[in-house]
Amino acid sequence: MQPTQLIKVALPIPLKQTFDYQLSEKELEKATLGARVKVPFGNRQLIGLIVELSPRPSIDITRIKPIIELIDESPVMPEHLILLLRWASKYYQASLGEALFSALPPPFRHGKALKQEKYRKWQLNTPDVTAENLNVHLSQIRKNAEKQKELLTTLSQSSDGIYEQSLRSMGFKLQQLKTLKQKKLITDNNVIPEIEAYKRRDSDDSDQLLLNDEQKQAVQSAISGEHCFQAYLLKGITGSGKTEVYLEIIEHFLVQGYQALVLVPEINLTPQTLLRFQARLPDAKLVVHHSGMNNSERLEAWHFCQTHRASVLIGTRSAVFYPFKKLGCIIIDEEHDTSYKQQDGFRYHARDIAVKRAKEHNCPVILGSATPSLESYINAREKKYKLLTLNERPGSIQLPQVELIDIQTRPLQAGLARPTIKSIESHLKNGHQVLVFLNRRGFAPTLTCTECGWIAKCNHCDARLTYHNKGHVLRCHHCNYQTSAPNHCQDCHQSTLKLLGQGTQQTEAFLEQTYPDTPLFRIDRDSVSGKHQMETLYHQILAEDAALLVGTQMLAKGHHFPKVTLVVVVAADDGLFSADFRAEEKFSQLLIQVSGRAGRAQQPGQVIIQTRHSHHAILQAISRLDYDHIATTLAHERELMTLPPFSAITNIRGEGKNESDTFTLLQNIAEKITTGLDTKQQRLVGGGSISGPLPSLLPRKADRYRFYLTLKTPTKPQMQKWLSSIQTILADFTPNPQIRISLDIDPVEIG
DNA sequence: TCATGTTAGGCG
DNA sequence: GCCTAACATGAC
Ligand SMILES: [Zn+2]
Ligand SMILES: [Zn+2]
Repeated sequence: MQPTQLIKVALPIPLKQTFDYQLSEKELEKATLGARVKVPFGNRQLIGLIVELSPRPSIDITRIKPIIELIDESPVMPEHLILLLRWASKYYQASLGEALFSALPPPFRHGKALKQEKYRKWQLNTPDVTAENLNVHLSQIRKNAEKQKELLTTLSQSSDGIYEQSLRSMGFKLQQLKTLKQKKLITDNNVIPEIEAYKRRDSDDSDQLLLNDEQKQAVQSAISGEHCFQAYLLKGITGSGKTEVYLEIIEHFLVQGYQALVLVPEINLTPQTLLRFQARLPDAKLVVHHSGMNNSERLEAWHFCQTHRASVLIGTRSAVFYPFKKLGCIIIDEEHDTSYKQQDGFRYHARDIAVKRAKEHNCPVILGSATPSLESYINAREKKYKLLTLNERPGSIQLPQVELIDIQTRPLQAGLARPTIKSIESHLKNGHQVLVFLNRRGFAPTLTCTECGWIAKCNHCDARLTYHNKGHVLRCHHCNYQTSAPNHCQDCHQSTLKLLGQGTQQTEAFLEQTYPDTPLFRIDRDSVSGKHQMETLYHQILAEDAALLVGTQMLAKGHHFPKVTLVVVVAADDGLFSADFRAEEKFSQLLIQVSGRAGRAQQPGQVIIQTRHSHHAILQAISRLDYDHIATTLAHERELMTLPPFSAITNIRGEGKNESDTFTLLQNIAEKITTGLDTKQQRLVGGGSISGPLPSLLPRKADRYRFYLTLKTPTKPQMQKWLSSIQTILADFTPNPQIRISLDIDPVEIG
């Protein structure tokens, strides 16, 4: 047996290793890296991906089985992506196969063949059939087969054939094509379309003029290093025109025949965003990737990028693993957004992957935010990233004026202070819109007993049940537990039940009552579920003048409402104090972002933040919209406590049905890791430390108890060394299959 | 003795 | 992850 007939295959199972298989002579000719194979594995059959050709066998050659089938003759994933995912799976301690298959569009996981019909082109069977002798052949067709004649005539008018898709959209049927093929009048073949060269718009000069000096400078800087790697942090307050900078940079690369990858948080991927991109780049083929897409849409988007039929991809987290033929630049909008970190399975951080990817492609990567993550902030400070700053708001638009209103002592009416109400009133009177943010709890009221203090809790989680008007039910949003709401207290059996968190309900009712003629829109997940509903609502709001918009802070992130001049944050303090060391950073980012919603148009905006801690340094800085101060202060604190980005951490999570078993298992793991940390290793990992086990933020979820250990090293490379040395310890540690152990490298959330 | 439950190891 | 061989337990 020739060693050249072997391949290494990655399989979609949680094992880090790859497996060897052999190919037949015939398969060997067609096999390529990144093609799928169906293989025998134990007593089942799996779809795998070829990740190495003619490798050195890693087991005795006689034990290597032949594959069952070679599915693809051309790769479904290019080599550079395989390499990127190989690196990522190693960094995040995940299985290569699982990482590869989670990046691929779902239909590829099931061995579905590549659909080539999309690119099937039909033409006259030249030289036998030509436009000149067409009449001879037409007369051979049955008299009543008008469609066939029409089809033949249509094809004769095209010099290089017509795609089957176009023919079908003209009303021709597959059967007609087949009949003509049988008569040897026409032929078909697969032709991947040529890329159409991108044409710069005629008005390109005027676009440059529309940019202010800062923007021009940012663009210039980002494209100066053209085809070498450089990360840029584009720091610009809301409304400073980051998007224009992105678009200008993208166009620069499109003109040169390159593709661009744009990552956005799910919530920001709205039709308005897409329209804006398409309007600025009218000749560019733009494709989208998000979680709401179906299989065929995903497949098509993947294909378009892989074949360079699309030049711009705008997508959420997983778009970072799309294939590109000629990637010119990567943009990450709202780079601080924690939704870039995958929270289960293959726990990668799309922002970090994007930077790595840019390095591999020798291209620039632009991280944009009004409120950068401390990680990127420090990278810029240490000159690892180039800092590009936008301070001005173009068109002399003023910054919103932010006011803190202390509600610790002030009398409140339905949660609103007097001055707040006055402001709302005056903005409405001027025909402007007011955005009122309530905290999450207000939209998830809990049932409680006023007599004994009993609170309706989930039987399966350490969480309160939330009341839903629809169906009069209590629901847990950590598991799928649901029960009809009781009329009596489960503890003292009195009928003294009340909905807590109703303060916000009161706020809404109060606003409705006080301004009966002003339309009030409620924007929350209960009343606005699908993306489509949100769009309808958005356009309704655009059509109104004075209006009240009531919603959670999160939901306001995506859309920009141009008529809003006042933003009210009813109870800001939620999330300021938490066990999570990133709480303050996230809190500031959210509030500053939310403040940016006020008055982007002609009107200067006003922001009112109601708080019980108006003297807190962070809130003071927020009121000055001084994120630099916050970032500097927080960075200093993190440095003192050697927390990221001044160290690297990894969480080892454990979850199991038995509380003490789960705890003990983690304790044993910690012990074993500590014993393994001899002096030699200590030096290797720069004095790594381990702490815990601690209960997770949600200690019990769906009847499983959750704890975590935290590993800490001074740097990420040291963490990588440590992790690879303890992975054997971890692998051996499965004395209890009821307890699941998982690793979270560079976590952004605890629990 | 059979029948069922539990666990470590291999899968190429 | 899942399958199975090997071993353990237990009822008759
Ligand atoms: Zn629950
Ligand atoms: Zn009670």
